[in-house]
Amino acid sequence: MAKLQKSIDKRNALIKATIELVNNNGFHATPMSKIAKMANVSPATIYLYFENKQDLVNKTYVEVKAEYTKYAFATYDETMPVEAGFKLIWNRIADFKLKECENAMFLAQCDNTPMIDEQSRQEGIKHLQPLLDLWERGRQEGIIKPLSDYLLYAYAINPLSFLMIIQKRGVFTLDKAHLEEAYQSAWSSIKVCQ
Amino acid sequence: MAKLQKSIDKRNALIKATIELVNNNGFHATPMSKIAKMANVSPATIYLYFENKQDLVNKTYVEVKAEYTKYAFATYDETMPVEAGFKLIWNRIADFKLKECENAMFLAQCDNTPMIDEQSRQEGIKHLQPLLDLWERGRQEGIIKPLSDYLLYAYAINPLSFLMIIQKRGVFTLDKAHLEEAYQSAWSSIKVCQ
DNA sequence: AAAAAAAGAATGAACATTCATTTTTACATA
DNA sequence: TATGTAAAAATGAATGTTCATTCTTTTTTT
Repeated sequence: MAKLQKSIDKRNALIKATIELVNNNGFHATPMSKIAKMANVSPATIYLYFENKQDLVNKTYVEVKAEYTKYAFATYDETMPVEAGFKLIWNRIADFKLKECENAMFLAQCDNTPMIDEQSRQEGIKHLQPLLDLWERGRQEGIIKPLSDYLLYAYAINPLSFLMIIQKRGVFTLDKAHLEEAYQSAWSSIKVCQ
Repeated sequence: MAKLQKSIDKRNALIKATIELVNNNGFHATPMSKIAKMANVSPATIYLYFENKQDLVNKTYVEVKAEYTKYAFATYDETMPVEAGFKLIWNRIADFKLKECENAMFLAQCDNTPMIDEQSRQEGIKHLQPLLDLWERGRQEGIIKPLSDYLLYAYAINPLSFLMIIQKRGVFTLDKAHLEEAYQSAWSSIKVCQ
């Protein structure tokens, strides 16, 4: 137990260091040596936990993505009405992006670059199913516009990533008041007007 | 004249190669030697046109961004009604992202990573002013929701970047029919409901 | 005391950049 | 128009560094 515990701590430290360094410097400017230093570990130790640099980044991505979706759906259950369910999930996602800003930034960077292997990318998408199911239900009930999942995601969810990134750059603050407005925009863009 | 012409061709070839290689492999996996090869040029020649790799990427970003905004506003004039103006600009942006997909992908990658110097990023933002002015007019006329420019951009424009990226990955096609739907979502999310 | 984990130094490859040389251009002169 | 030549442009090879990864040794665990 103690031994395993210790290993997991090191592994977590490595993943955390990877996220922080890649966020601030980009993949191309984060050498393994820096990751090791930040995690208080020898460079050689990284290779006890990960095959190589690419594997480290892939695994980091998949794990952070899993955390993200777990958080997003934690309080949702599929018997909720569509609008309430969407609002709940949307706000959980917004919460995550605000509170776990580093993690969310890392995901955004991975999602917009060829940093990650295609396979890991696919892996990361899987966890999103509950949201897609909710949308399907919403379309069937005539509450949500009959758009493809991609369009719905583009207009309802993805804008949060943009807002988080520019917030991180310091020109804009995404506070609670903004969030309510943002939610209204998100919902307006996908709901059926009555 | 002939001499200058030749130089500009080389420079353009270098910028084009940079875009293509960074799009496909990411900054971290595009060595100067590959850029040179793709541009049919010696590695040393790059340094006649750009200070170093970072300068090459910065300049590429700023130039592509300028092209993008030039295209976006080419047929717009500020006497148009707000809604028509927005629709026009939105469609020009969509056009650009479809037709100049490589360029748009490159911008998206730069906008979501620390690849680019902050200074070049600022430089790139400047050109967006006509859209911000249009929004201000729209807010004053009570046509556009009283949201900050950042929120408006997040919901009305940025989703196109997301759609373009996943289209490039081959799971989704952003055709003319989708575009009309996307425009409706964009407009719904920022217009004042009457 | 054997096995596992970790460390730091070593290795070799890849790379950005520079250097020494060659090629091309622009243009003056015949 | 042809030719010589100085400047500019371009090149391929060389340089020195950085970095991912591996090797050997040490430390920790059981």
